[in-house]
Amino acid sequence: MRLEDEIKQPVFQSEAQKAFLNVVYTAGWLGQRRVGLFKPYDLTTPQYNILRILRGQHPLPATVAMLIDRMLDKTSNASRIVDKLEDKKLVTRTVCPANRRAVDIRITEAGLHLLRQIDEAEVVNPKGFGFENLTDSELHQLNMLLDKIRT
Amino acid sequence: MRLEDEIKQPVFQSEAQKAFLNVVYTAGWLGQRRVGLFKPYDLTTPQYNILRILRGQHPLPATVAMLIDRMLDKTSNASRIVDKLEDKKLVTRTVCPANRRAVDIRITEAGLHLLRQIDEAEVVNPKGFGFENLTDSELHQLNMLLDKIRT
DNA sequence: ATACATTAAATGTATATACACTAAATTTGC
DNA sequence: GCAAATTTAGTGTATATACATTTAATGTAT
Repeated sequence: MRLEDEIKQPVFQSEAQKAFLNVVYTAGWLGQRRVGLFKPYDLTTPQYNILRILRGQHPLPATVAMLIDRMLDKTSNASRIVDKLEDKKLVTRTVCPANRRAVDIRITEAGLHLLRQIDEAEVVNPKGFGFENLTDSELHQLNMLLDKIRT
Repeated sequence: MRLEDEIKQPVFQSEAQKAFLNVVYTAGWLGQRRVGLFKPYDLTTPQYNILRILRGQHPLPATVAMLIDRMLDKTSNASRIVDKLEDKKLVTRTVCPANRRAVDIRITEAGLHLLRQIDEAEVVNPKGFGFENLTDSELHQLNMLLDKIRT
């Protein structure tokens, strides 16, 4: 659907302005389709994302700095998201022996089990990701253009 | 810059998964470049966006429902953002005479003046919007692809 | 060895987001 | 005309985000 119609702005200052609003709006649109997906598992999207990173590291630990580095939203407060996951016993926090400033964060068995459940329920559609309307060639082009924005 | 490198994920399940992460990540990246822009004016980005919508309507009023309809993030709480703007005397709220459930929201002279200041300082670059790296043809292509996602 | 700077994480505060719920005004169906 | 449904805002609560500050551990220079 045309952005013009979705946000009822009939005209944009430039193609660049439309592109800016379009990326931001589309990200919100995609995000909203994920809202509620993790609710049955008592997880928020950022909590799920952090669990995914920890599973990728498993059985090695991650630090808060590493989580921030790999998160989509670099400015979110990983420390406090880890707090919630720790409360739910999905991760553990131990002082890193090699560097006592750092904290080793690990996913627990319960955390791995929860992610497996979510995998099996195919909550996050591994094929479409909400991009069913685009061909592979279009997806490739989109990825190139987005990468180029951030050059 | 390649998304793979930015979030240190060497491989994606599919081009669609990469596209999903890419749109979300790029929106965050663009958003962060705007963070701080409005700080000198004591405005947050959503507050600025609402003021812009109200200026577009001026001198006609808007309702909360209209603001939500036109906002980029449909789920944010327009009511409470208007609260902050009202505290700062940048907007007024009056009960709509025609429908007393609705509230007429108008930008004040102070609000218009603040937006003019921001315009004049060229805080929001009207040309690039952070898309200096893309040609007009690439921007057009990007807009088409993003619109197609939401079809 | 000590002072100074840097790094890693946590905390504090204000704002925003997500979502359920409430309250009042209006519309609809009978 | 009146009860029920719908619409429009606002409120409450939990979580997340933005950003400055704090605390402790480590690194570096003299």
